[in-house]
Amino acid sequence: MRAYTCGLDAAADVIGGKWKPRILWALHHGPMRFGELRREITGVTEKMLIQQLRELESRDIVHREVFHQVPPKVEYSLTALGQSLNEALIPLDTWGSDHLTELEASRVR
Amino acid sequence: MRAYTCGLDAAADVIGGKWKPRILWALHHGPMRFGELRREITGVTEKMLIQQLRELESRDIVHREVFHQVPPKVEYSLTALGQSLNEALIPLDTWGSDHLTELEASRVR
DNA sequence: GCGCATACTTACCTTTCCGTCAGTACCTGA
DNA sequence: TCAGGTACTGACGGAAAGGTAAGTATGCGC
Repeated sequence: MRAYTCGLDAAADVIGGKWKPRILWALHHGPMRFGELRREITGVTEKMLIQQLRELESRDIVHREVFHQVPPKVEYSLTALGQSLNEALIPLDTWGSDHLTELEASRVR
Repeated sequence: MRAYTCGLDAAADVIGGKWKPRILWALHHGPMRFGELRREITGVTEKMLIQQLRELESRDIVHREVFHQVPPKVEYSLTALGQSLNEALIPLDTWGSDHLTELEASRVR
């Protein structure tokens, strides 16, 4: 296994995954419950959402807090590392928004 | 086909691909020939490099210029859009560099 | 005329990713 | 007692992404 060749490479590895950008974006406004995330991120299945959340958790990007209640309650939030990542993503989001039309146009599939 | 849900989503779609971040990074310093890129981006195969370059070209991120010589010469460079993308990627690269150790540690596979 | 360098192209195969769907466990209220 | 809400878990399969290896065209120098 090679080491990352640059910071961008490492960052891309962390946010790589179909739903990760949207998860990060959703958590920007504060902690959210699992069900809230599922409703917010339209199109995602429970399995995928959990899988991506677990990956982000193992990278110390999101924090998972279980409240032992009935019905169960689990909250997901950004860690300090996750927040710093989100800040670094702002310019990228801005870029995407600025060029949304062209990007939609050159899209494939 | 759904539209992008946010700018970040669109941007992730553009830079998504195993070698795209490294291509973008390599081109930051100016135009490069195909062979130069292949040597710079260690581990990439010719097929993958071409494929990813074509995708970036179709998105108007890189420009491809053919010099009709023998042996053939083809130069790849960033378009204006590509340069603005690269600027937006700088904070992300910085973030990755800043946390390289932790990211390497939590890496899988 | 032979090897070399350039920049590809193609067929084929493996691996990884993602989606569908069914099932688990717990307590609540009707 | 039975559906409903919560947060998961796991088997299975198809699609997409990526890798391997071989082949193409061109002209140069020897």
